[in-house]
Amino acid sequence: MGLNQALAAKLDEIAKMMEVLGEDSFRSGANARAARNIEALAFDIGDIAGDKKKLLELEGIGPKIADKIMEFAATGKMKEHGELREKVPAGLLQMMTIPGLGPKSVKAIWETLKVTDMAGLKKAIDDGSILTVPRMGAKAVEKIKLSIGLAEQGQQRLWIGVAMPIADRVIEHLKSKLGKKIKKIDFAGSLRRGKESIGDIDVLVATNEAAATSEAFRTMPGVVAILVGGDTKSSVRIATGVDLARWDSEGQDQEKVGPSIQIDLKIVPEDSWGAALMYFTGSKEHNVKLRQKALDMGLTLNEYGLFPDDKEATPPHQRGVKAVASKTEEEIYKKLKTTWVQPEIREARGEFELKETPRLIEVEDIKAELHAHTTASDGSLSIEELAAKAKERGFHTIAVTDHSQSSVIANGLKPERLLKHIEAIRKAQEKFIDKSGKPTITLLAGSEVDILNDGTLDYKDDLLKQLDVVVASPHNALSQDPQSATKRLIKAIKHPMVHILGHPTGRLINRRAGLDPDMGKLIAAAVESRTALEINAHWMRLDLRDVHVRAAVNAGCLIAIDCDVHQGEDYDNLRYGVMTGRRGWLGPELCVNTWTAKKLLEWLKSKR
DNA sequence: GCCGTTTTCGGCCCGACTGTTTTCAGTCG
Repeated sequence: MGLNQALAAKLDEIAKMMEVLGEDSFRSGANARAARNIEALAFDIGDIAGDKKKLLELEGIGPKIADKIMEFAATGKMKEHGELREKVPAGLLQMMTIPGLGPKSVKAIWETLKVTDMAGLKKAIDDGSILTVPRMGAKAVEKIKLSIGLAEQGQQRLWIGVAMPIADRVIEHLKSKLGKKIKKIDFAGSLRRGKESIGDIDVLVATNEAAATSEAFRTMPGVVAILVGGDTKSSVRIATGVDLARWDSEGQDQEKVGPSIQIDLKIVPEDSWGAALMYFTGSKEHNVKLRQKALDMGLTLNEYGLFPDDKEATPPHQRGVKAVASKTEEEIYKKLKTTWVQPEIREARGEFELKETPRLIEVEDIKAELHAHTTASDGSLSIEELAAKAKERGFHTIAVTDHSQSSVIANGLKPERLLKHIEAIRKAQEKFIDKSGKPTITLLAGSEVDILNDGTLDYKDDLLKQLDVVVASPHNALSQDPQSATKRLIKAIKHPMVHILGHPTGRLINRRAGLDPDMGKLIAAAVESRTALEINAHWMRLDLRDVHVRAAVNAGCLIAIDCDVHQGEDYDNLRYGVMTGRRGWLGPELCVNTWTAKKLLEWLKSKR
């Protein structure tokens, strides 16, 4: 674990322990905010941990927290954390992760029953003693029990590539059930912001038929539990493993299998669509800043619209107060004298300083796939099938980059096989020529070459030279220390034959942390040698991750967005790679996959 | 504990839903 993460974890625990102790929520909030900001930094905070002035320049870091950072960087310890730990048993923090159990309830259980961990909590539920805790009744206990059960099934945030198709299908289901009764429908939340993992799915509906919509939602096939069932808000858990393709066929048994994910449905009047979409898209931090802006202007913002702030206790929309703006996001941002920005960058990380909406990369900008495998190594498509699929997508270029010899499990190619493969790719090109003799799509002969532990490549230079494109990727020794990893990857980046650093850290989301190199140094090396860093679009990788893309973009580093195609459907993952790029404020210029065939080829040849 | 084109002190986002309550506290997003 790098220093940033370790520091963020400590500060976050301080915040949580303060919450349990019932201390000032603004103080705990400040620690939590600092933790979040530090975790999102793209550079090693250790580089400036000796310089208090620089620390104070960071958002959300004041004198007190700066001192804690300096202390931790220098000694590996944080006195305040230790002192709080003396007072607050660690098990209480774990209890707080249970949905429905907040700091107040945990404190009450702790003080009343002396329960300090999950085992004690379960025991108190089983023997009924939990009912003696103030404000703890049978229904509340039942909910806690359900939540613990889900937690033990290994509930975690879901990959965006799993959540997105479910959201798409829920929306299709509601549309098919309700037809014209639905005026507008979309998903919001972290899914709309394109985050790499999704805690729950938010679906927003504008309709006058709230009751029928709620009913259709709560009775969807695959629903395993109804958590909330109000007039305008419902929450259910839905099985992810259900065969959603069969939803519309009547009379079939719907298996309720796989892990479940929570879906929230929010029903709003059509006039409030823009306000509601903003509100439920978040992020929370972005919304807080927007509301502060509203207050500064004598206005108040909620999910129903932007209203004059008359300081009345009852919400304005319930008193028939007319909104200043509410129908579209754009008009609300405009009234707040703020630039409308895309959902992916609404993280309160500098977007409010933008004078105009940035041009972020879009799926339609991508014209080339530069990382793809065939049956020669571990793919399921032939060279021709791969190229045909790329052509269908309107791409002008497809690079065939099968694995190199060290990737034995992936059937990597020995030099002699690679030479034959290059020939086969040249030959396949002949099938993609139009009547005037021009290629209908350009096939590039390449390789995804292993970066060995010490940073050397898996083929000799004279062989690499024969390839049109070289993607160098780390596949093993993915737990080596940060210093070695940095050295190893920089060596590959600087290699004169390498075009792209493939999935730079080798992480798998929710599965494996991967390498933890000094990203700032990698980016600097990549800028200098005009090597592109890859955003691997597979939803289990999304590597580079968003905050590193942001740092790379700031430095003017080239970026490649590639699907790492192994089978035909993998091209569909492009949307996740693009969203990750957008989260890093990536425009089309720096992304090599958006370039014209001519410009792309010139860049590739410049390394030959 | 941070922050400031109205403040260096006094603020700090807003509403729905639920459950346990006789008017509201806790949690969530």
